[in-house]
Amino acid sequence: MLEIRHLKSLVAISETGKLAHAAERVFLTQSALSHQIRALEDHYNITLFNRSAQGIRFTQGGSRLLSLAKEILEALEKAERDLIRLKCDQSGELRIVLECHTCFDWLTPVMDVFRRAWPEVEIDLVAGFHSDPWHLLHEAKADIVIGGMPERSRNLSHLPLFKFEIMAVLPPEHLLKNKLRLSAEDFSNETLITYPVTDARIDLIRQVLAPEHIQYNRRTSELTIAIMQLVASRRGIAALPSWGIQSYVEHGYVIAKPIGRKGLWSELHATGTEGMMTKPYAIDLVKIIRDVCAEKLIGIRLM
Amino acid sequence: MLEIRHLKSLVAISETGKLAHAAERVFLTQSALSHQIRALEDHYNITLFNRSAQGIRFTQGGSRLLSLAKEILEALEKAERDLIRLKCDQSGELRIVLECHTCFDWLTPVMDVFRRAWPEVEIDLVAGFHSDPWHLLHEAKADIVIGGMPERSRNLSHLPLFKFEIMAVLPPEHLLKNKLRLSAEDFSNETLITYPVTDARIDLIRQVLAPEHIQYNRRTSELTIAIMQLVASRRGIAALPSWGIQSYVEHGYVIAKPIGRKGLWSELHATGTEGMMTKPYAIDLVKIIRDVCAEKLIGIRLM
DNA sequence: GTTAAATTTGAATTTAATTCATATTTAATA
DNA sequence: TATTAAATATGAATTAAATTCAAATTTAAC
Repeated sequence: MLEIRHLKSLVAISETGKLAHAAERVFLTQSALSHQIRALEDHYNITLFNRSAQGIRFTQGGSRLLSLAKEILEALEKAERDLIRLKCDQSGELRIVLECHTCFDWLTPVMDVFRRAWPEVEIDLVAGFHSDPWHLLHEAKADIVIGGMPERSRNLSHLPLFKFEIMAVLPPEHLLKNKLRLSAEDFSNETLITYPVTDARIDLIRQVLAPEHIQYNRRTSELTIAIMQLVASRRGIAALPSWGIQSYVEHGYVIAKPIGRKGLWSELHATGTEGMMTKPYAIDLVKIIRDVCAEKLIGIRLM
Repeated sequence: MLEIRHLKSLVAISETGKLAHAAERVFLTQSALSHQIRALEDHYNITLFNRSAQGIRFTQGGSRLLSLAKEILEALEKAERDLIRLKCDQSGELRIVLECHTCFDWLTPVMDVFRRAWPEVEIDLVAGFHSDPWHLLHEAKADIVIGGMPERSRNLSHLPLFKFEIMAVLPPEHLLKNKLRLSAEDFSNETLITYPVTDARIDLIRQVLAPEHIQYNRRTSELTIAIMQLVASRRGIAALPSWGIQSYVEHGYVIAKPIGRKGLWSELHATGTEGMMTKPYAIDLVKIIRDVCAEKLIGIRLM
């Protein structure tokens, strides 16, 4: 009666705390998930969750099943990796470029997991900041780019990673500190601190400021930590992924606000040549990224 | 894609070696199992089994999935026991009677597992040989009888355990030693050594000898080991469960032959009052018996 | 009170698994 | 070397189960 599918749902529910988000993560409707967990409760004749308008909380019984789920899914993934390796005893090379340096936050644990799963594959980071990292793929200087979607896809294959919210980052005593959310006008005549890329690659500009013809100054830096220091010392405001600024916010170094009515959301993809993105270890890297990030980064949504 | 149901099938296949028997064990048709494992192979794009007219053998990949299955199913059962105990923190008493002493062979490991799962339940064996053990249930001197079906069910509830083959046991140099299988006539004028119960409770007599009006002598003993000694010393022949005589046969002490065209098969049930057989720990005992026996006793068929 | 954000519900639908009936394969038998 | 028997495979039909759809509730917050 209990099936793996239920266990995957349980993990998704625990990681999102919301039935609707969990449903999206396991590619179901929210209704389907509701039916699913109700069926589980009926089967075991025990309450697994406490529902509320704020979301869903695990009971003792639910937690027991959740720990089972984690145990089982881990064993399952290990076995599936073994099967893949039985099929094709591949070694290889995997040179990764990051479009933005914020991604370093989660890439280190990802690489740890990957190295354990694919000891024969040489995984490396291509150093330096690249304004158009996808060029490196064609020049055969890199194998996978992790970033947004390139403006043009020149024979490249994209695997979706996750959506995340871009938040405005302000110094703690900024004039706007009491606003719940920022609108386009709030950026008027402000200094925007960004990575050194074109306007079109900055979601805040392309999706929010440009359509409203907002006037602003721009200043760039390659490193997240440098951007945070500029913001903290009142040189301007930035817009960064919610998971990249979390520790700075927690320490009161800066404050963060959602942008616009529903927040400003962006996407991350893994991009490589067709040939590269069909290799089992490349597919597995993507899977590992998704798994690790789903677990470690709060507020993201897997795609 | 892979589901618990597939894992249960894998274990059943490994324990029976035959698709058709495995199918019966997981309550499916042979066809369904064939489709199921083919779907697995297609999904992982790897051969999991080598099929032949003798049965089905696991490949390396299949074995990897099988070990996953064992790991996962064990974790699952542990979790389900925990859920049951969360619901009802029951303690209780469980006095077991065996209809025939052969069952001691597997009851000891069963009780070990049970004691670990239900430490608060006092499990005991009711000593002695009882010609009608089901009486003890009504006299409240026992809680569960493990044996065949009683002639009349007086308000008792039966949970099926497994089918097993009853084999003729002969001394190694018996006249019939070269026959592949024994027929009713082969018992003519032989001395039959049995447990001390009525003719109706001895399957060989009821199903084979009585219908053919075969003449035979009968001698009884309460203990399996005593019966084996009588057979070995040429005092007669016996008919015992295949799993009960295995070690004697392996040591060349006696020899065993199937009885009749398709072999003589019997069934084992767990019987108790309705009230007892609905208690979670009684249901779990039955489950443990089935699991342990399926794993340890070769040649049985779960019901 | 009204809205908004969550979950629930039940019927309709879709999808997936299972059966049925038969074919195929292979080893042992005669 | 045909024949039988004992296994698994196959494909269409069927059945069962899960999922969606379209509301309906529920509950907290404004």
